[in-house]
Amino acid sequence: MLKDISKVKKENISKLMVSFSDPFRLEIIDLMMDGEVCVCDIMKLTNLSQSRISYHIKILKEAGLISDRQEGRWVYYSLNKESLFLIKEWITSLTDYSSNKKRCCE
Amino acid sequence: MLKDISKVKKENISKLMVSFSDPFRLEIIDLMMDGEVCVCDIMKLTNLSQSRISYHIKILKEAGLISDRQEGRWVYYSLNKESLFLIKEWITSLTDYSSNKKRCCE
DNA sequence: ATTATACATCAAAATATTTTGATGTATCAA
DNA sequence: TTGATACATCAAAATATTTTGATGTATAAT
Repeated sequence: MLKDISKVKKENISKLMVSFSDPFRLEIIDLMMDGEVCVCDIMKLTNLSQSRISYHIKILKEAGLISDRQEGRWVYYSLNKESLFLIKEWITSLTDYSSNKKRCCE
Repeated sequence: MLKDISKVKKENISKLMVSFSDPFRLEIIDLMMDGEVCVCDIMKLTNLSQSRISYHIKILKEAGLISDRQEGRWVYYSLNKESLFLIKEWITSLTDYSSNKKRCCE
């Protein structure tokens, strides 16, 4: 149950879920599945403005979903596997626990 | 990849993720892991107002995350396993594809 | 040094979501 | 049939998120 997960972890989940709740962020995440991308890549591939992308990148980063690596003027972003596994674990706990339970306590 | 997933499915994912993006909805989902709950249960357990709960319930329902079953004056809500599996599948595709890929195309 | 590129950050505006309190509907009990 | 309960819905207000365009910073090429 979520109850068993520490407060910190629960907040992490919440932030990660917020990351996923915007269609443009989902697109950006999609692009990152092919490997590292820079903001300029995302600009080319999505037609979103630079600052708009930076804004969404920031949210993904603050949620811990992506990592960055600077190389000269470029910053390469990539998905953070640990976070993905954290979410997977959480979803798994949901699917495992909520097994056709009927009302229990009345 | 997300690219391989149909437009409809992608929109589903987006809506499901929005479901998860609010801390109160996460709480409600948490409660549903123990089995069916009615709005009155949620009221008792969370101190949220009735209309506030109804509002969040509506969002969860429209995302397809929960199902309802009326019994007299009560409406019992429960998590929808298929949706949970859909999310799980999606997250799995993320963790599977994003396997330490480095920059590929420049 | 100057200029261009890549990106971050900022404040204001636009937009979307959430909350509140009131009202509506259906069910049930007296 | 009256009143109470359980919940939905609504419009307005409160709040949060997103977008935009401008400006700032660091790196690098000329």
